[in-house]
Amino acid sequence: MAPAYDASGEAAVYAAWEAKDAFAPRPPRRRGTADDPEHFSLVMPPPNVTGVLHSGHAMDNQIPDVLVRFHRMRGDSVEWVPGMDHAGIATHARVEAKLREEGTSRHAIGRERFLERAWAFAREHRDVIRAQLKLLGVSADWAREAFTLDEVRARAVREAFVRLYEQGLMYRARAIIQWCPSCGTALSDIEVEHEERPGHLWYFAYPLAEGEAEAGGPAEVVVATTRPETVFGDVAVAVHPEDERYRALVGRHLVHPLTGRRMPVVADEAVVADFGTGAVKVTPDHDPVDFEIAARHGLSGVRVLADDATVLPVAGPPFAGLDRYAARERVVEAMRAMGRLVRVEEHTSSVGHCTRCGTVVEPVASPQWFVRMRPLAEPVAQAVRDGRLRLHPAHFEKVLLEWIDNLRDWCVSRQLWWGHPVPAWYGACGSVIVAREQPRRCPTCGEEGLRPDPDVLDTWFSSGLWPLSVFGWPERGEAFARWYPTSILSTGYDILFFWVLRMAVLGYHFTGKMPFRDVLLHGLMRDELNRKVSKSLGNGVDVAEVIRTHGSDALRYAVTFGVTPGNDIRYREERTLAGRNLANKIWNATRFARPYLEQAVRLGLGQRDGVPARASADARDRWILSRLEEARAAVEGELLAFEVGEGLRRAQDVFWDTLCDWYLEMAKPRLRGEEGEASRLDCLATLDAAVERVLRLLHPFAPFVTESAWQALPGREGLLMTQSWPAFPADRSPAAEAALEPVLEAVRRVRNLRRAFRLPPGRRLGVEVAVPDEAARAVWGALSGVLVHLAGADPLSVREAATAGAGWVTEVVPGATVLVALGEAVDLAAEVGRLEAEAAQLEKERARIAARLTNPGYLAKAPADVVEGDRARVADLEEQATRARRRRDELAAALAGTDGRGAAS
RNA sequence: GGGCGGUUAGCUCAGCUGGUUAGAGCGCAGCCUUGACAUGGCUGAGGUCACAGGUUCGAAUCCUGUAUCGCCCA
Repeated sequence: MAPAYDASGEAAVYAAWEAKDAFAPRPPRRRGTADDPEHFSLVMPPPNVTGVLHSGHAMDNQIPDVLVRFHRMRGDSVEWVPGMDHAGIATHARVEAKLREEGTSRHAIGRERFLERAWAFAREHRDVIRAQLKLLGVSADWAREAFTLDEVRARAVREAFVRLYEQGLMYRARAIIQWCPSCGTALSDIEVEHEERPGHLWYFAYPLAEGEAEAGGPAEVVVATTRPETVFGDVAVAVHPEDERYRALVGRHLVHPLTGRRMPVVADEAVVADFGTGAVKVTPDHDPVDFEIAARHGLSGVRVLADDATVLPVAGPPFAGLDRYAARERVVEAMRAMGRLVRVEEHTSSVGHCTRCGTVVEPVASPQWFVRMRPLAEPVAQAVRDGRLRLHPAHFEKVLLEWIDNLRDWCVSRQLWWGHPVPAWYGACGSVIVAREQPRRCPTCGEEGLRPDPDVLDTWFSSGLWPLSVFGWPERGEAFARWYPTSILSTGYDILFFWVLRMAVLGYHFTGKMPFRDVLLHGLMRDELNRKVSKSLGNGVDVAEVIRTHGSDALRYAVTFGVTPGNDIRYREERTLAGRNLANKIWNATRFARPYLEQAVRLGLGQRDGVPARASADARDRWILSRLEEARAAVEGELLAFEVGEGLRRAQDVFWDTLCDWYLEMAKPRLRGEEGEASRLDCLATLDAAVERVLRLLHPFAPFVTESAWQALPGREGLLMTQSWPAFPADRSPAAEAALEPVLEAVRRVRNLRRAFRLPPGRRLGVEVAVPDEAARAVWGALSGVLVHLAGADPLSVREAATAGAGWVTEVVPGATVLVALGEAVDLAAEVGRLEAEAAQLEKERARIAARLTNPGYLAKAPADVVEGDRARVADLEEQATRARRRRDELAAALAGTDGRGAAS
């Protein structure tokens, strides 16, 4: 094995997994329960075919991959479905941009050729993205890879559309939608981002019509608007019904200063009396509130702006044909010239932008297809409320419920070519036919050659069906029966409404079951400066580059270590380096162990499935197996609670701190035979099992390096990936832990003294351990090699009581007093003082806990095990304090008999 | 304006349903070219857990308020 881990071998490891078909589901090796079934399925959030690998994908996929690998090892039958999204608008934009470069356009080449180009683009990108997902180590079932626009998914989309239509939950209507003039399509409300923008509020005076003014009454009504370019669409002025200022004007008419249109003054609850003048112009085709007001008062609207946001001919010269912003200026000028501009105020208002291209969207009345969301979403809210659908972290449940409360219908039609066609056809007689397959003739008038709906569906409509469609729905085949509903969904919280809610809505509606039970929402990846990663800023982390330089496991570490569900994480190079360091450490620990494991195998002491071939009674061996088992249970608990970050921390701790820093160091002299043949064989057998277990434990968090390391070990066959999870509950040994921990503490104390007394590291130190208890003394004796090797104790003696005097420093640990020969460096008086302080410290801690134990409220209310723990601790501290004091007294007595300077014994 | 979060070591963050001597990674200081690893080892410094009240036998943890930063929605 090379002296450093080389991540360039990762591709070969992935290829080996694929060659062995390790990602395909296998029969379960475990009996599940209702709460914890033995089938574990999930769908991948399909990456857009427009993108390349970025840090979001790393989180989207490496987090669930940890869980997936864990469940697989645990013996669950695992199905993880990968796939990609056709990304309607985004792909459209990319292909159109390319056409523009070639000097042509989609309209010039026509729909058919455009779609050919789009398909070619998608195919090419899918290959790239698939390769990139493999770099991430994603262990998904590629045999089931799906695409949101392929034929199977198309069938699901048509079926869903038709059923919703037949159930009255899909309808076509003319309503205010968000229109992106740049993308040339309608958007759903959530594809619009609102942003506060400084602007103006213009006040225009609209005169009363001839004969409508009351004697002594006002001759005009002043209205305020932020969008003067829409005045050509004004059809009325509205006031609040309870607004005294305007009560007399309701029912009278005004004349529009620019269009000359006669407009009624209407009273409507929707008017906000304290905004502007309290009188608002009503422009039904360009404002959602006005649209409703108009509907209530039987007014029809006038559309002013074209699809490209230029003013329509209806405005007449000189306005027609102007861009909306140019028109705005011209309208204000015209009003001013006519003396109709009353005043202008600074005003910040919320302006909607297209999430795709950033263009200011225009609310316009337009005939579109809508999904009736309220009745569909209510069961989802109910499922959240009664715990059938759980979000992690849980506070997103409130966010989701709040959102559902304010839900509006979902505009699903898009004026694009790339996407699922709306399965609707129009007859000359005006009839609308919605069908799964193209109808031959109109059922009403019998006409043939019906006109197909030119639009396609919102990409999220097909994504919303993803957990159904990937398993073949509407056919309910074997896959569907086995894997739907899925177990978990892992995705970013930024698409909670876009995707998660829609999957829940559609999945439940069509199957009566929520498509998943637990939703893990991870945060967003931010750059080092905590900015959101965006294309325009160009601050995205080049994930492929990170993988190339540091390895996929290092990246995985960066997106999982210390990460909590729902919290954003900041990408930091140093975290990736920490991951690389861990990978290297794993590699090297294995490299250290390998020759010994070869010996073990040669001696017939090779582990089997994590079980040592030889049972050892040595406290060190039982201790490492106990600590590994403790860690395994902890990691498992964290992963079952979806706490991937915490699970990694536990796995790393036991590997690095417990195994490498302690067990391997303790093992070295034993492996060299310094403690006899029996101890060497015990150690060989235990080491083999311990390495096996720790690699299995680490595998979900660092799949590549653990697999490579494992492959280098003797006596292993197959893949680490498909080994079982190392659960050995019987190996917990509180006795071994209790025996070894004080020895380790003694090592730490001696090391600490070395530093405190500035001794050269190589210097051997005489150590005497006084252990009053006979059985414990035997244990210390058996473990003396630990002090010799790790603390440099030489000579070392273990006895019942301390004999050393001046020149020795005393450390009190549980059950033992450790004396270290430091010779002339020790000032006897200072040592007495040190022990005094130590005794005082122990006593203070003892008193603190003892005081708690005299509190009747505490005794009555605290749980028994907590109280018991405190009692034990008090006894322990008391005993240690006593020993410290006794030692102090002895030294004080010695001090009284000398000049206070000790000599090395 | 409504809603939801964050505020813990120099930095980035863990700390679950209240009981720990408050942790990690990185950074920092000192020592160590000891045959797994300097992508390493050992030791150490560093925190009145934003602030103010409250509940409780006991609060970083629960409640209320304040400050401040951020996100979502209108």
